[in-house]
Amino acid sequence: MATEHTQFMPSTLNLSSKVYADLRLKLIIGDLKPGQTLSIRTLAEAYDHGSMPVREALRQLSSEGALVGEAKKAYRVPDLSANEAAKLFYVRAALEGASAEIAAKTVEPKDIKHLRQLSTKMDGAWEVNNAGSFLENNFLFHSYIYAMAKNSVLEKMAENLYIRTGPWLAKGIQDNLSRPNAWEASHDGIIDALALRDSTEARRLIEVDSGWGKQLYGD
Amino acid sequence: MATEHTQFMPSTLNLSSKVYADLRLKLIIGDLKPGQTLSIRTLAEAYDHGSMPVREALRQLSSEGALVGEAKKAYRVPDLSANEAAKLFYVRAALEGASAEIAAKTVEPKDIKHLRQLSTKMDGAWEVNNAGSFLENNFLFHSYIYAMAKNSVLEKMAENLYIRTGPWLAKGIQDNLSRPNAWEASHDGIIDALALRDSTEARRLIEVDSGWGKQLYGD
DNA sequence: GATATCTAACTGTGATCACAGTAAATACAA
DNA sequence: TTGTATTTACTGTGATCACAGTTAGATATC
Repeated sequence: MATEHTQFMPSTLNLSSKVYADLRLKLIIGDLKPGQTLSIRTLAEAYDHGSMPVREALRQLSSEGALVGEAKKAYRVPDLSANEAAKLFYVRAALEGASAEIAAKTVEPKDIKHLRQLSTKMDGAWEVNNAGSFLENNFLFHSYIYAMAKNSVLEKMAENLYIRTGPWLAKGIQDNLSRPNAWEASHDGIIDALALRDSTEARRLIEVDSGWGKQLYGD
Repeated sequence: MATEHTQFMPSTLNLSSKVYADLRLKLIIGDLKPGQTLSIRTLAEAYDHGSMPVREALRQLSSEGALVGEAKKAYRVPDLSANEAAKLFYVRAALEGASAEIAAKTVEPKDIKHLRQLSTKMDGAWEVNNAGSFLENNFLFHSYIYAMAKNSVLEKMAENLYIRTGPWLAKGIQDNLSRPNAWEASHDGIIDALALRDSTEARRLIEVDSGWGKQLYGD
């Protein structure tokens, strides 16, 4: 099981949460592909414990829209239509933009430093063709901006949307085998705007960045 | 068990979903109060079936933030601080506003008609002091506007936020025993703005309406 | 009467089983 | 070979039990 990357479930140390966190990470780094099917028993065997925790984790992911689960059929990663994906990216861009705008007003030097570190990690991962690490750090980058807005409600929603776009981002990366154009200097620009406390520009740039999928999958 | 009010889980006819829908409604109409505790076994007995469906429903509600469930303690309805409630209302207002703005651009006569019917139902329920019906129809009113935006992602998120504010709206109604000032003519104004396809005004008014709790619990 | 301690009731958690609906593979028929 | 049954494997679903941590009430102790 992969390491936890963020502390979104503070004190609960139950198995369900661990499985949930692991599957979430797998969605982010592209280990789970659109359309892929997940079965309770298979996963339970892989994790080497009963099916109860897996079952609860899958249901939770499903309720968040990160997976879909009809009647009595296997859970699977959503294989979104272009239209649906576009909606996802649209709302994500809106919430990310709001986060960045708020974040720019209270940003501190340590925040800038941390964001630059994450950006550097992404560059490094890209050099060595480590798509998983690249994607995970991209998530951490965006996630940190959500957190900077200091609105837990907004933060959780934005994270949720990111997770749901995760498999599509990963697919884009892996298929094209090239970094999306918009990303080239985008992250640095965002950091600069934040450092200058330019909330308007920060919002604009983050909307461009997170809206990347929109131009790919729809609209 | 109360009747279902909206079709958010189309084809699944499992017990978990039924319990989930019922609890959701109870949150909206004020049957579940802030701080109230929910236990799996007690509910299972009340619904007269095993604890499995209740367990999954509670976990789902919990993952959506409609309930909270620590370690090995009983689930309970969140008893938010003023600050937390304010955040909730803030994001809700933002998403509702976006929905209304989009809705105003494609609104049809049948939509206006339906909204007026719901508004009338609210008035009727208020006359006979039926707080539950009043609150349920208020939810349906707002929910219909989310749906009009024709963005399922946005719709589901806005609904989720409404549910989470539900117990607080109900509390406000029941405590004050009077209709919030802002509501008096507010819904009619919203409907009028929509009918005129005035998206800017629709957004402004819906933000005022849904932001009602903000001035009560925080700011 | 106030305070600490222990006990008993209650909590979610995980495992395991039986069941019914679904999908795919296989066998059979034309 | 093609099309249609039938079987077989696989799916989530719900029930039930044992377990361990939590809470609150009763009891003892000062």
